[in-house]
Amino acid sequence: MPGKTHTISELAREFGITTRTIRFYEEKGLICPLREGQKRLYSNADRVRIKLILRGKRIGMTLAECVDFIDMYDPAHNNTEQLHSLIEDVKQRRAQLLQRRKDIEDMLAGLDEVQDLCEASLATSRPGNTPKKSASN
Amino acid sequence: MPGKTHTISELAREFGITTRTIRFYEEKGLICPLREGQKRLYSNADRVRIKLILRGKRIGMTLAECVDFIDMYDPAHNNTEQLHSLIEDVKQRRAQLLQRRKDIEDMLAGLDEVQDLCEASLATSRPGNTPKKSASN
DNA sequence: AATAACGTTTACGTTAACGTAAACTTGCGC
DNA sequence: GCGCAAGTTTACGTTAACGTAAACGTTATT
Repeated sequence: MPGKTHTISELAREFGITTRTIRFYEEKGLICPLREGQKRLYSNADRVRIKLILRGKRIGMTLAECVDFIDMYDPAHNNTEQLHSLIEDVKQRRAQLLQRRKDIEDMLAGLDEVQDLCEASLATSRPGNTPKKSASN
Repeated sequence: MPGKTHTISELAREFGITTRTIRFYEEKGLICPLREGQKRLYSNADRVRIKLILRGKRIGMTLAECVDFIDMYDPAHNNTEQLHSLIEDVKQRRAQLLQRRKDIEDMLAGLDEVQDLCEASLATSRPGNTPKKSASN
């Protein structure tokens, strides 16, 4: 099992992005696929990195932030000092993520309210249906 | 109580953004403060809108998306058809938000792992401290 | 051998979301 | 009345993240 590789258009299709985008990520150093002659060969590791990049983007990270985040996973952290700074880093990122999660929770709550209002409004406007609060005025 | 108003620099300070940014949002139709002569006077409603915009941005929404989202709150929705389409809209946005929340959960879990690894690594490298797994090699 | 389907590089274009600078007005504290 | 801080408009600049197009190589299929 040499590890299956993928072509650029395979990955593009899988993730719903363009090949240009994938090459752009390479240009920026986010991924570095092997070559077979000219052609790029993407390993599963490359595939995962792209997945992580897209995940980061969905929640509003820049590509640079995505790299930083992903790089925390691979253990190029040797000495104690680096480890401590990494832990600090983790701490900060966690705080950011928690904030964003709260943002999302709040927005979800907002959506619930809107939906309730909508449904209530539909109920009152539908004749033969008496809503909880009297539909006066 | 005519409702307290704020100057542009007050709001800029409060939210940690520039006055340029606030004017830019106005240019884009995101807010429309009153005027006292030339000067802009921001109501509390304006303030809240800015807050919502920034919240949206934190989780990776574009300004256009932010407007759409915020506009769902104010009830300019009269007829049944509009209400139904709004509900559909809410549905879609909720799905998006749930995806993003999952993204965040996953990333938080990742951070936990990284931190654990860091601390474990620090523990093994600290003499006089016997970690769970023997520090052979 | 021609065409199509994929890949490549190079390079200029585009959009969003502001930054930055210049030139001007307006109220206020001395 | 003078300066200064805070406001204004207008306009050009910038960065990130790609889009788009041209021009070309490589299989493989007809």
